[in-house]
Amino acid sequence: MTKSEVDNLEDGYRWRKYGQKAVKNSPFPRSYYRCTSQKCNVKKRIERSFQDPSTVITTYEGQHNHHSPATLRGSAAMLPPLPFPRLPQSFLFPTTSPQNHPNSSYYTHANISPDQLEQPQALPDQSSPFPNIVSSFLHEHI
DNA sequence: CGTATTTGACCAGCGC
DNA sequence: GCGCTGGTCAAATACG
Repeated sequence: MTKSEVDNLEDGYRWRKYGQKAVKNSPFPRSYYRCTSQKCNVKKRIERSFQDPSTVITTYEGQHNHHSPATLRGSAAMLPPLPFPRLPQSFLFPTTSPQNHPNSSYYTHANISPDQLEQPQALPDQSSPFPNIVSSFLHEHI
């Protein structure tokens, strides 16, 4: 789950939207994205939270097996999982089944085939240029 | 002109 | 069997 005010969550991959449906859980429609690369059949669905319109629930399904096409740029792909200010997940979904704790991973690894659980983008250790990239990125996209 | 997005149709699973 | 719900397809459209 990610707290973001915009739908355009650039996570470093190219996503092509292939569907959009309205779900009962929230009055907002849910968008279905798929990775543009034929190599990997990674899907993700983006849903906006019910009571918190500033929160989007991004559910990744699968793992990428190709390099990120946007990692060469100062995109969000290389950004480490910055600590969220807060995750109002506890009261957002009182009726949902128990979920894995969000502090363990940046996004929810729902059901991944045990074929290749390798992380293509290893989070870099050196965090020197990150604030600059973040500020410039945010300034550019807001 | 090639690629991405939109949007309704279509389909499968499930509960009644 | 029927209707609801969630997920995908694909034709049309927009956009560079």
